Amino acid sequence: MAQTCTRHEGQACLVCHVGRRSDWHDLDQAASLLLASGRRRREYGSGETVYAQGEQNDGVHCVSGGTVGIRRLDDNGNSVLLELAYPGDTIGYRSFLTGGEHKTSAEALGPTVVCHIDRATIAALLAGNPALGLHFLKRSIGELEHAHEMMFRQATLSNRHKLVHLLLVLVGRHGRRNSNGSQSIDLPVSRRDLASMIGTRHETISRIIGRLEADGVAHFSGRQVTIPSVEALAAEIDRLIPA
Amino acid sequence: MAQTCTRHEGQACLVCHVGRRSDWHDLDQAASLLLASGRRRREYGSGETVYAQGEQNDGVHCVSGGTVGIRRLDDNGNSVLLELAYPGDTIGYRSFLTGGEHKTSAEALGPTVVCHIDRATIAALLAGNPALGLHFLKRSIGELEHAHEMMFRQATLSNRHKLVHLLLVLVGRHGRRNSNGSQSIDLPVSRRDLASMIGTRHETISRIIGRLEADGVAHFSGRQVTIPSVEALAAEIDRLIPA
DNA sequence: GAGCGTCGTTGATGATCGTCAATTTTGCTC
DNA sequence: GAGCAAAATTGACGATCATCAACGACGCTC
Repeated sequence: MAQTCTRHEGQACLVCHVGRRSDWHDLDQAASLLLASGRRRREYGSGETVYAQGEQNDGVHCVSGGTVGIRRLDDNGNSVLLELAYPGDTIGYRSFLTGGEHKTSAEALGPTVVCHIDRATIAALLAGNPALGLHFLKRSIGELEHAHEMMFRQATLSNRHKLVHLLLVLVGRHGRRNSNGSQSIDLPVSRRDLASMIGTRHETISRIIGRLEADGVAHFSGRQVTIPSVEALAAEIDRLIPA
Repeated sequence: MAQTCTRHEGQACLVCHVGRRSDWHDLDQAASLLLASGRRRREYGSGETVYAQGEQNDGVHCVSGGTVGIRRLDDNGNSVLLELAYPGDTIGYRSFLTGGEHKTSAEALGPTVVCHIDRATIAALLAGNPALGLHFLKRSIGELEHAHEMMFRQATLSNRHKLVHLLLVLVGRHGRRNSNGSQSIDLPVSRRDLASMIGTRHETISRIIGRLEADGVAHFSGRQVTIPSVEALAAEIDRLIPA
C-alpha cells in the first residue's frame, strides 16, 4: 500500500487509500486539491511515535500503510494498548475536534506510512464538506461500539479466552494461510502489550501461551504464531454456549 | 427535574433540560417547534426498558430525569452494565445514525423520565441543523474517551480499586453530604450490576464490600452506602503512586 | 564482538478469584 | 401479612493470578 501511495504523491488521499474505507473518499474536486496540498506523507520506523499523549493536537493523521498502536499511559509507568489502527483509519481526530491535547499516544508498530493533515486544512475541509463530519461521527461510533464489545469481553471472558479472541482478531488482520491449511501471524505487538490488551501481566501471558502450546491449538515462536486450525480455536470460545 | 419538564410540556426539550448540558440547546426557533411536536415524554418505573438490545431503532431518546442504565447482554445470560445516562444525555443515537438495531439495552434505574424523538423528526433536525450533528459527534467522542479510561482502569487496577473508583464516581453523581462530614449514596444498581461494571462476580463484590467495611472506609446497608471520608477513600487510589 | 538494557520465560509462594452450595435477606405480589 | 422469587451473603475448595526473583534470549550501541 505504501508503494501505491508513493506513486500517487501529490494527489488526494482518496487515491492513495483504500477508497471506500477511507474517510476522504467522497470529497469534491476542490476539497481534494485542498487536501492534497495540506497533507504531508511520512514514513515511520518501528516504535516511532506519531503523536504523544499530552501533546497539543496539530491536526489529524491518516494511516496509509502498516499498523499503528493507540496507547494510554499513566504516571506509574502503566501502559495499555487500547486499539490498533490500519490503512484507511483516521487517528488523532478526537483531540482535534475537542480542541485539547492528545489523550493517547500513537506509535508505529513496524514500518508504517502515515499522512498528516494540519489544523487549518482539516478545519477548512470540515467547514465545506458536512459529509466529512458525518464520517468522523460514524468512525467515532464504530470505535465506541468496538470499545463496548471490549469492555463486555473484559467482564465476561477468562484471560485465556480473551487471548484466544485476540488471536482470532489478529489472524483476520495479519494472518496468512499456509499450504497445509494452518494459518500464521506475525504479531505486531510485544507480549507486554498483549498482556495490557487483555488486562493481565506479561508473566501470565507467557503461562497462558504455554497452555495453548500444550493443548496444541497454537504454536508460538517469538512473534510468529501458527494456528493449526482456526476453527478449533474459535470453537474454544463458542463452546461457552451450553448445549 | 421531572416537575420542571411537566411544567414546560409542549415546549422544546431545551427548556425542559438542563440547558447547556443538553444536545438541543442551540436550535433555532423553527427547529425547536419541530422538536416540540416530534418529541414524546414518558415516565418509566424502576426496571422498565426504554429500548431493548436487538430491537430496530425508532429514533433517539433523551434522559430528562432519573438514571438510565446502558446494558449489554449475550446468549449465555451474561449481562454487563456499560454506562449510566443522566438528565441531559441523549441515548440510542448510535443505532439511529448507523441505521441498524440497538446493540445495547437501556433500562430505567429507579423512576425516570425520558423523551422520545421519532426518526422523521430527528432526521429533519439533523438536515437543517449541522450543529446538532456536531453535538452528537462531541457526545460520541466523550463516551469513547470514557470507555477508553474504563478499559485502562480495567487493565491496571485491582478489583478493590475498581470498586473504590466506581464508588467515588457514584458519590459525585448520587452522593449527599451528611451533617458530620460523611457522604451517603443510594446506589442506583444492584450488586450484580456493580460486579459486571467491574468485571467480576457478585460473590466477589460481596467479599470486597466486606473488606471495605472491615477497613472502615465505607459502610454498606442494602443499596445505601456511607463513606466517612471521601478523601480517605480517594487516597486509596492515589496511594498507588510510589513515593 | 563486548557490553547493556529490554524482553521473555520459568519457578515459588501467597493472595485473590471463580465455582458450587447452603442460607439469609430483600422486595414484590396476592 | 403470607408466600414466593430474586438478590445477597457466607463458607469451602480448587484454579488462577500477581508478585518477586532468577535466568536466558534478543536487539542495539559502541
